[in-house]
This record gives sequence, structure tokens and C-alpha cells, in this order.
Amino acid sequence: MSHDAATTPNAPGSPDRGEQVAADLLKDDFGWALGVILRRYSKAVEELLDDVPGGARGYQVVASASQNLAMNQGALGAQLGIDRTVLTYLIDDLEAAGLVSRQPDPSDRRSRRVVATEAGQTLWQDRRNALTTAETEILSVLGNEQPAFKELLQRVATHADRLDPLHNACQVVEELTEPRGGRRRRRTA
Amino acid sequence: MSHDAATTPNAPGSPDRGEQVAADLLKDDFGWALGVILRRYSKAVEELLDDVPGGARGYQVVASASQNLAMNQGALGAQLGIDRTVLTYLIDDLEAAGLVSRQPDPSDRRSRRVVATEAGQTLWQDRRNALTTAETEILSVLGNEQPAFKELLQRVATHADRLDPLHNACQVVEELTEPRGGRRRRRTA
DNA sequence: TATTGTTATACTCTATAACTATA
DNA sequence: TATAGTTATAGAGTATAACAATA
Repeated sequence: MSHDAATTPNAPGSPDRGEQVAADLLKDDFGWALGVILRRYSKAVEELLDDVPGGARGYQVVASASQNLAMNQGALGAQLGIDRTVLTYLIDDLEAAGLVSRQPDPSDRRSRRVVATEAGQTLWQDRRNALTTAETEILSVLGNEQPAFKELLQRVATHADRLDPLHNACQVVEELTEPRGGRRRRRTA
Repeated sequence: MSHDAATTPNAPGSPDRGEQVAADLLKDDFGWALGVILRRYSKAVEELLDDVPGGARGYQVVASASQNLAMNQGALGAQLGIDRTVLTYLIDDLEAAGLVSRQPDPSDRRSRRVVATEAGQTLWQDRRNALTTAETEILSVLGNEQPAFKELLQRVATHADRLDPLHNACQVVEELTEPRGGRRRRRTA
């Protein structure tokens, strides 16, 4: 997905150095700000989670498996917004790394419950603190306004999530675009 | 339809408590909040900009071309974080749509300056308001705290951008991630 | 030799569908 | 027939390299 900075009120008065002007204008943009922050955070996260198979997404699976009692793959995918076909490979890798394991569901032999191994739970607990630290570093500029910002952010996110519940970021949106129109991205074939 | 939202419970009659617990935990997450907001905003933007070639990114090019005087493609790509090889195709489409045009640089015949046509400038001005409206809708929950939030957001973003200036979001793995596979090779010719 | 822009190719994701084994 | 999970294939998007025209 492409992020969308771009729009900004412009003062077309003195066009000095176009590059600098545009750069400043971009920084007033809402989408630009969101994108920068998310990218910065994502980068820190990916670095912290580089060694876990599947990166941040793999960690999410381990985290969910650590917190909950044996969700099956369907429930896991629904919660994390991961397609089941992708989840298969992801769990394959996590299982090979010894972080989770698939266990048969006695009540439904089609289903497989994903549980975290001890190594998985250890990893989850270890990385949680590191992730919180990364978050704090990004927000450090805010000083004592940090809690206020986080509160506002959560408020906006919860609101936005109610309007459009989908739990994976940075993924193309075409899902809920209403099956009526069939607006597909057209590419000059 | 690839994946469903997490709000869909399991089968009626079997209330899976773990799912709900994990969902609540996720909502305390910083990255989750950022992702939700950005995705929601991106979706609105993509819908508003669906008819412009290249979507939001194409619009960014038109917007830059409208605001500045004739940047060449290299400068454009650097500013927007678009690779020059991608930018070529993008401008091709925008030019075919009559929104921008490539003009020769008299001082350097290798370079081409990208300028917005009248149609491009009109499009830029028309969509700006719509985008602002979309932003306002997302932030509407905040009421009169909206300006405060935006101020904090800009502060964090500017700080993050200083640490890591790269102007495209949702594009994981840039250069510093890791020498996985092939790293940039030194020129030897 | 370096740089601007173009083109061609390979690789990474993701989506779509088909398949199995259960229910 | 429907569902949980798996596997295979195709597509979009991007990166990488090579190229031509200039500097």
C-alpha cells in the first residue's frame, strides 16, 4: 500500500526553492505524519523482531498463542487479519523454530489449536518490554504530554476501528470496497 | 473476500472468551492504533483518488507538480520517496491522462521537468478539500481536542522524521534493514 | 566517468482457487 | 453440503541491473 501524504494548504506567495517549500508543506499533512510515525515504529519493531520467523506478524501469532488458550488457525487469522493461506506457512515456520505447536482439537479433528511452547512464551515476555521501550523512544519528544497523546490516539483508533474493523495495517484495502461497483485498479495492459 | 474482520464471533453458542481477551489486549497496542488510523485514512484517500492513475501516489505527483515549478523526476522521486524506475511508469500514466507533462530542461538536456497541466492543477485543488474532509471525519471523535491531537501528532512525526527521513510509508524494508539476500553492490565497471 | 531517465528481469507478497479430511 | 487446513498458481508491486543520452 502506498501511503498518502500530499495535501497541504499552500501559500502560493513566494515560490523560492520549490523543493524546500514542498517538503515543508508535506509536513503539515495528516497522512504524512501518520505514515512517518508508523514507518519509524515499524522499522524499530522489525529490527527487534528480525530473528523471529515472519517478523512482526510472526510475533503477533506467538503473542496471541501465549495469551490465549489454544485458538485454532481460523480464529487466529480472523483476529490478526492474516489470511489462512498465509497463516499456514507462517505457523509452519514458527513451529519449525520451536515457538508454537499445532495440537489436535479433540472435539473437531479438522481443527488445529495453536499453542505457544515454553520458548515461545519466553520470547513473548522478553520482547514485550523491548517493544514498549521503542514506543517510548518515539514519543519521547512529547515529554509529559505523552500519556495524553496516547489517550487521544487510542480514542481515534477505536473510533476508526468501529467504522472499519480490519486488524492488519499496511495492507491493501480492497476488501470492503463494496461488491457492487467492482472498482479494480486498472493498469494499462 | 479473503479475510473477515475480527468482530465476527465464532459459531453462535460457543463463546470463545480468549478471542475477546486478546482483542482487548491488542487495542492497547501503539502499533495497532497507528495502523488502524492510517489504514482507515488510506482507504478514504484511495477511494477519493481512485480515478487518478497511480491512486494516492499519482495524486502526490500531481500535487507536487502543481505546487512547485518544474522539478525534474529525480527531485520528485527523492521528495516523495518514489523510486525513479517506478516514477517513470507513473508519470507515463499521468501524462497519458493529461494531468502532467514532461518538459525539457534547457539547462540540462538529460533532465525532464514535470509540470502540472491545467487539468492537473484543477484536480489538485478539487481534491484537497475532499481529503481534508476525510481527515476531519476520522478525527471527529476528538471534538475540540482535535487541534491538540494534530499538534502532538505533528510533533512526534517531525521528530521521527529527523531520525529517519524517508518519505514513503507502508514500505517495509528499505536499505538499513538487513543484508538479506543481495545487498547493494559496489560498482566495478 | 557520473548522472538522468528508460527498459527489462527477478523476486516478494498477496490473492484466488483447488484439494484433503473431516463434519 | 459446509468447514479447517493445506497446497499450487497467478498477479501486483517492488527492487535490481543494464542501457542510452547527456554532462
